[in-house]
Order: sequence, then structure tokens, then C-alpha cells
Amino acid sequence: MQKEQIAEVLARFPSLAALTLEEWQEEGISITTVPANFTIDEGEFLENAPLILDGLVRIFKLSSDGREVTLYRLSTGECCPLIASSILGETVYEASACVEKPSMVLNVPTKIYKKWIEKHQGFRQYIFQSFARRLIIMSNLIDDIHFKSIRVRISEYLIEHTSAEDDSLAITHDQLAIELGTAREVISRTLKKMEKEGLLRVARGQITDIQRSRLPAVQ
Amino acid sequence: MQKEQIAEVLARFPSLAALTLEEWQEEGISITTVPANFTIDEGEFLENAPLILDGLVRIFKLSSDGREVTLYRLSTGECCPLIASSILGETVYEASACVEKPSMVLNVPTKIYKKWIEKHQGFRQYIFQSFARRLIIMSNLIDDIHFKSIRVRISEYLIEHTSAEDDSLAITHDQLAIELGTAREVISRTLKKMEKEGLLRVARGQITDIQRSRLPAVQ
DNA sequence: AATAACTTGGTGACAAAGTCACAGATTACC
DNA sequence: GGTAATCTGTGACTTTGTCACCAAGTTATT
Repeated sequence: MQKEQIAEVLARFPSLAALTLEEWQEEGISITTVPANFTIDEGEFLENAPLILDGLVRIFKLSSDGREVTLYRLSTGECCPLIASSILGETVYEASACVEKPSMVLNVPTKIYKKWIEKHQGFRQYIFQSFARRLIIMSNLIDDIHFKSIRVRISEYLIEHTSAEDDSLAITHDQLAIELGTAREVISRTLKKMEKEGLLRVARGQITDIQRSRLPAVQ
Repeated sequence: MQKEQIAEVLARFPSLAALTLEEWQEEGISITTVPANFTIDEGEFLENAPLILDGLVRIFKLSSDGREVTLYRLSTGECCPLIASSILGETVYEASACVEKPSMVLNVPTKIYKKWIEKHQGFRQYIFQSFARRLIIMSNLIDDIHFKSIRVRISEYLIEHTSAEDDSLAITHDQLAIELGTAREVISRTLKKMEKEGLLRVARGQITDIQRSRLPAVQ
């Protein structure tokens, strides 16, 4: 690892500030770019723990009949708690990962990763906070799936992925369906209804004119 | 904390073996018995982190309209990762807890809990393994809710809670419904169908003659 | 022992969501 | 410009969840 590289990593992971130069020079630490659609399948053995410097990685589960649930996504400055837990708990990595946007990743051999966590309080805290966030987000996901209608879940997704400035979203019904763990037809039908009510407009691969303020927020 | 008490705790939490006598004498560490139905509501501030010595505690989420999902249960020798994460990540405890069987609990003030984790490798590993298990179990739960029919989920529950020796289970439809995060009527209907097919027999508050080997396992 | 209050389970009608099997429409690309 | 791939729409159906009851059994109360 070169000095400029280290500086770049530290900009995204300030919790690694306490590492010495010798620690950075250990065998196996590297930065790689991973192309979109690169996939790691459930059950694979991992030699390196990734820290995401840039890009977007989706972590998901495959069901027995080949469908997917998105568990969470990782982007700049994030680690994968499931990988961390599998390293620290010495269990298999029980999910799949798919690179959605070309990503830049700091690869840390699992042994070194473990050592960092044990040795450096700042990094340890960072990892724990990631766990915390993830458990809460996952329980909220369970909550959502259980208690919210798709209409509300779609609305919330739209609100979260648009802004006051940009009231449109480039996404296909299929993508949105995978996103929310439902079927494409359900998305199509619901969007169509919402269009009839004047809450938004649908076009091929795009949702426009999203009336953020009028979308149902609860129930 | 007295010596016999410490020994009892260590029997359930061997990962605490490295604690010194002085550490055990710190202010605030205590063992309490908690009666059934004692409840901690979502959002409450916690002064102590519980380690379960004995009993059964259900951790669940309340939805906006008052229904519940069971996230997980804690029994002998277990800690609550959501509490651990809220302590370590300094966030609010975002779930509710309800004591199902009268429980014996080691209460550790959050500051001391944190210190133990930072200081003692064994305990730290134990906590991380709990995280790992929990994340995986929760993602399996998402998987189940999403992809498995209730019939299969009921079957799996029955198989898990009976044995070759004891083919009956004392549980009401309502309890089973809460367990699986569904409605009582759905359980009643499904059990009735399964009874007609000779897979089991239903009685008030009991399911008997469970044909474990004939219950559907997948799909 | 009679009554009331509570628990547990059963049912029918309906709504919401997921599944299946298509059929058009649009776009991409030789 | 024609073909393939992708994206969306639709109808029929199943499963699951919701609602509003009722009936039978259990426990408490007097």
C-alpha cells in the first residue's frame, strides 16, 4: 500500500487512523476495482474482508426457488457486517453479494481484519456501530414486509430516492420489485393505480412527476 | 457479587472467566429474578445490559397498528445483540422485550459491559458470535416470511418443537400465530386442513399425533 | 350451583398480494 | 429493417390476511 492510497482509504474510513505504517504494509492488503455484476455466491469461502471505498454492492439471499431478497446495500465507507460476523464468529458467509455499480474495494485478509478489530478501539467501535445499524435496519425490514402495504412501501421508496429538486426516478418495475421483494406485476398494477390517482406518471423504465408530498406515508 | 453467584454465572457464561474479583465487585452488577410478563417497551433507556442466566425472553417489534413480530428469543447463556449494539453504537434500543418464563438475569451496567467487551477478548468473541448468529437467523426469518407457505412454516415449527419421543405440542392457535407472525384464523384453517389429511390432530390448546416424517419440509 | 367473564377455536365474506400465462410495446443491435 | 431482448399490461386464479361474528369450553364470583 502506497501513501496516497492510504490517505484515500483514511478519508473514507477515519476509524483506521490509528494503524501504523508497518500494519499497512502487511502482506495481502490491496485495493481492487470490481466491475458491475461481479458476484459472490452464498457459501463461498472468503479470504478477504472488503471495505467499500466507492461504488455499490447489494447483499441478498437466494430462496430455494431462485428468487431474491435484498438484505442491504453497501456503499462508500461501509463494511459488511455479515462478513465481519462470519470472520469473528468463524462461520460461513450466508448471503450473496452482487456489485451493482463498479466499485473500489479495500481488501483486507481476514486474519489482519481480525487483528485490527482486536487491536484498534476506533475500528472496533466502527464495526460495532455497523452491526447496530444493520440489526435495526433488518428488523425494520421485517416490520415493513409484515405490516406495510406495497403502496406504502413503494411510496416510501420513491420518497427516499427522489428529492424536492428531482421528482423522477429511472427504474424498471422489475428492479423495483426485486428491491421490495415482491413481484413485478404487483408493482405494475400499483403504479398504474397511483398514476390514475395523479400521484405520479409511469414511462418505460422511468417514474416521473412524483408528487412526494401527496404520497401516503403510513398505513 | 458473591463467590457462589460468580461461579453460577461462569457456568452459563464461560467467556467471562477472565474477569478479576475486583471487576466482579464493581458497583451495579447484580442478579435479579424477573417475573413472567415483565415488559420493556421500545425506546426505553437501558441502564443495564442483561445476560440471561435462566428463563425465556422474547424480543419483538410493535407495528404502528399494535401487532407484533417476534425477532428472536433469549434463553440460558444468551445475550441480546440488539442491546449490545445499542450500547456499543450508542443508539436507542429499538425493540420491546417480554419475559415469557420467569427469568434469572445478570444485570451489567452498560459502562461496565462496554469495558468488559473492550478488555476481555473471550467475552468480545462471544458477543461477536452472538451478532453473527443473530444476523443470519434474522435473514433466514426474512427468507421464511417471504418464500415459505404457512403450511411449511407451521410444519417446520412443529418439527422443531417436538421429538421422536413426544409427538405433541401444547400451544394455542393464537400463540402459534404470534410465533409465526400471522393471524390466528390462518393457523386454525391450516391446522384443520392438515388434520383432515391425517398429518396431526388438534385439540384445545394442543396439537397431538404429529406425524413428523410426513410433514412437508420444503416448498 | 348459577351466572358472568374470559379463552379458545370456527366460519364466511372479503381484500390484498403473489402466481401464472400470456400478449403487446418499445428498444437494442446486427 | 428485421430480429431478439427487454419492459409493461392483463385476466384468472391461489394464498394469505382481515373483519365480524358465533359457539363451545374454562375460570371466577357470588
